[in-house]
Amino acid sequence: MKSLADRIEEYLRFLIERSESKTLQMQRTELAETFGCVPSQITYVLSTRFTIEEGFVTESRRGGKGYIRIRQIDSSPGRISRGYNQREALAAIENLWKEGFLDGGEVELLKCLLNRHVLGLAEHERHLLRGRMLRAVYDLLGDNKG
Amino acid sequence: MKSLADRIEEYLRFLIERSESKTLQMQRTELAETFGCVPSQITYVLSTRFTIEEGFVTESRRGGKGYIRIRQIDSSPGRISRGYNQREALAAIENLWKEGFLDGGEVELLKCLLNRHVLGLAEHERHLLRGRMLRAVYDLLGDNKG
DNA sequence: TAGTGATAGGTTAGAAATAGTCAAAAGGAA
DNA sequence: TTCCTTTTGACTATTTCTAACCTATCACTA
Repeated sequence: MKSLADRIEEYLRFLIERSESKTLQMQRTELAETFGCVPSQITYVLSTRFTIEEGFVTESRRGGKGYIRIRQIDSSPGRISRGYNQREALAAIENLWKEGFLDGGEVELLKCLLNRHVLGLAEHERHLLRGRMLRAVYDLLGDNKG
Repeated sequence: MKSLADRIEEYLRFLIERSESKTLQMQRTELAETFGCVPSQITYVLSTRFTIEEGFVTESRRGGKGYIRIRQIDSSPGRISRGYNQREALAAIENLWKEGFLDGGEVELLKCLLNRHVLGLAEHERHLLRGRMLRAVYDLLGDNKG
């Protein structure tokens, strides 16, 4: 049995998916009435399900003609990196290990995940994916330090 | 003489086996009532019988409409598995951590690599990729044990 | 322009509904 | 006995949902 929040999320995701611009704008009160709940329930769903981590940005305006708007953000980074082949990726990982940013277990893990058979895909896509993965690792290590 | 835990395990395995998706979702309290035991007994069965070594991944949610979910992971390489969404993948990782197969650093690493924005791709492809990545992790952990 | 009322959405606290944790008691096999 | 597994229950954590109150914006009028 799905919770009300789950059903509202499902409904909104459907509408966004269907829309050309991956954007949805509506009135909070109206939506609440559709689901027979209190308006703050909508706020709750937005704040727990349509977060930046989930890939959504929400905006709103109060007062007459007020609205809530949900936008699914494009996750493609603007910048194009040229990607990494397996050998280059492993070398990068080795380096991080030598410099003490990764321990043995983490290196093992990364090596196996960056493997061409695990990643699959066509060569070019796979190289780009490795680039995104390595960037995420660098970002993670950077966060932990800062 | 079978213990209660054994009987609960048997029952759950039967239901999972019977289900198309090899997945079972139910409420802990309800199941406990079915067997006339305390809810924590269910937790006990899950943590001792439906482990990753046994080929299962469990997830749960507390609160209203909460649930426990058990998924039998597909171990046959030939067959196409349905993949993992981000939430499922993170739950699987959490489990590996709880069971001591991964340490904190490795979990952080995996969490960031399994993120939808890092993986990119179209949804279906991304889910399948997570499946391959998780399988590689399981294989790696299995090798280390064996 | 300033003021005012209507019409939105925002915030927060707390109750209710679940599941998780942990340690002690109970059982059972060697 | 001794050691390991099972079972229980009290306590904790999380999630959902509502209700009451707070704030921003608009439309209109003086």
